[in-house]
Amino acid sequence: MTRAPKVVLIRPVQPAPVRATRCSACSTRTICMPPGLTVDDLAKLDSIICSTRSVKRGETLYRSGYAFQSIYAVRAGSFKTVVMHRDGREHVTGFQIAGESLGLDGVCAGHHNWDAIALEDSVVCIIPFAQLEALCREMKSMQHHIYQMMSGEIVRESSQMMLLGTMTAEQRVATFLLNLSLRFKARGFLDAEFHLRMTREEIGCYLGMKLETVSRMFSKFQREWLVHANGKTIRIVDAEALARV
Amino acid sequence: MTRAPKVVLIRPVQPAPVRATRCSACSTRTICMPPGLTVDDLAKLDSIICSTRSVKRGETLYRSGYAFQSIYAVRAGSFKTVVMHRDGREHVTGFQIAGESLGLDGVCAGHHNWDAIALEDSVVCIIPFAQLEALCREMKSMQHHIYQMMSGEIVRESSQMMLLGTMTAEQRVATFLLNLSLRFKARGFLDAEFHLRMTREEIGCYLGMKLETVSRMFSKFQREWLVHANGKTIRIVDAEALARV
DNA sequence: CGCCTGATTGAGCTGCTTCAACGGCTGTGG
DNA sequence: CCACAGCCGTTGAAGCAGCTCAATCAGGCG
Repeated sequence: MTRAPKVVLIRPVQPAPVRATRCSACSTRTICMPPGLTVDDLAKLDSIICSTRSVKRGETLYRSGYAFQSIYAVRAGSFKTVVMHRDGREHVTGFQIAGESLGLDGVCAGHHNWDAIALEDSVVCIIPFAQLEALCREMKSMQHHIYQMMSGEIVRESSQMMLLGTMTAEQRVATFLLNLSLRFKARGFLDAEFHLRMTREEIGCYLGMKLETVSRMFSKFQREWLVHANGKTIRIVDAEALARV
Repeated sequence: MTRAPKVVLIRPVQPAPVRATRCSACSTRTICMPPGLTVDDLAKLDSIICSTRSVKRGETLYRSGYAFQSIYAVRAGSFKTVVMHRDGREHVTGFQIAGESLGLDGVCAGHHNWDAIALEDSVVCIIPFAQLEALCREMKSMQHHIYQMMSGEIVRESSQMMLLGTMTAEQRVATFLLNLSLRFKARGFLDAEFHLRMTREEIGCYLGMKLETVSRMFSKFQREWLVHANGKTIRIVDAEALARV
């Protein structure tokens, strides 16, 4: 958990392997991009999103303080985003799975405010923000889509604030599992059984509780036949009851 | 605290008194709008922001479920934004003072997700979002400004998540007071002495604690000569010590 | 095989909540 | 003008949800 102290505020994005790709041929386009794009629109998209980047498990996609140039779409794998206070306090602000976006925290100040760390070997599409902005000025649907993405992030964060501010540990864990389940479902994965890529400690750090409490809640749900948890493999047995917790 | 249950999801924005105004002549323009606007830019702005609205203390500017049409800039007064869970749980997601924005939560789904309630008699500028989007397509500086505003909201919310997830009650209240102080200062008000427009209960609801705990922390800070609190009037006596809490 | 990380479970502690009482301020109506 | 109701804030006492500390175990990897 210890890391070199943050001293340099603005650093260039570290060099990384890139690889040609095409949005027009991407199967997760329907998730990242606005619907109803014309062939013309797709060509424009392809012209700005021309590279991907692989990030190995535990490595950072970007760190707080790095100069902001691009946003990212998770193409495969998953990430956590972590804010860090000067006193060393850490908080996980979110987990991102395939089809979700990363990096919007950087627009505001021109440098990133969080660390984004891969939970498993992952691949992201790199979307240069300046070029995306230019594209938005000529493509109304794309413009609106970006506003919606950012607003969606704001709304998601506000529900997380409500979770942190008003729910018991039991309710937080239940909400977390149901939310993950929904997101897996939306991306065509199984919603009743899935594999957690994060540790109990990371879950706790996201939900504002200690890892022991997370573990106890998992055990409790198991005793009550709501969830079957075997290490990182989770099977949701009774989603309705879980939602009523 | 009781309210009529929310049944209709999409309702038109309620009729409201409007009044002609001009961004070009507004003293808080430097806070709401990007810097370096030309006379031409200002004329364009004036053409879309042509009305204000007064909201009396306790009244809502908009409610969760209302159709989203505009964002708002607080011109005078202050607001709280409240998310409500189906089970009646309420959480204050933020307080907005003069020069700050409201309503970005609506872009995502086309209807608002929160209630925005005036803490005192207040006035907002109404900025029709569709027209703003159009303006952004031709004005690069404005486009970037809106992205920055939204990203800033995302970053702010993430610090609030960290606060809720990792800090003790004492640290939360200290952080809250220092944050308010900074915002007042940025707007040209006194930063060492100010008047809280919200009740202890609303503060508690924002900080994820009970009103009694908020009150106890105020008393504690007073005993320790960090803050002088007389009802809603707050004087910050030792800001450095408060930051070290 | 042995080491290390991550997960589980128990026992005791504590910070915040709950419940309750009370005092001050404000607005209202006689 | 005063009396009174209702809200807001403060403070105390007791309870409990989640934390801390600690021991144990399982799985992965060199």
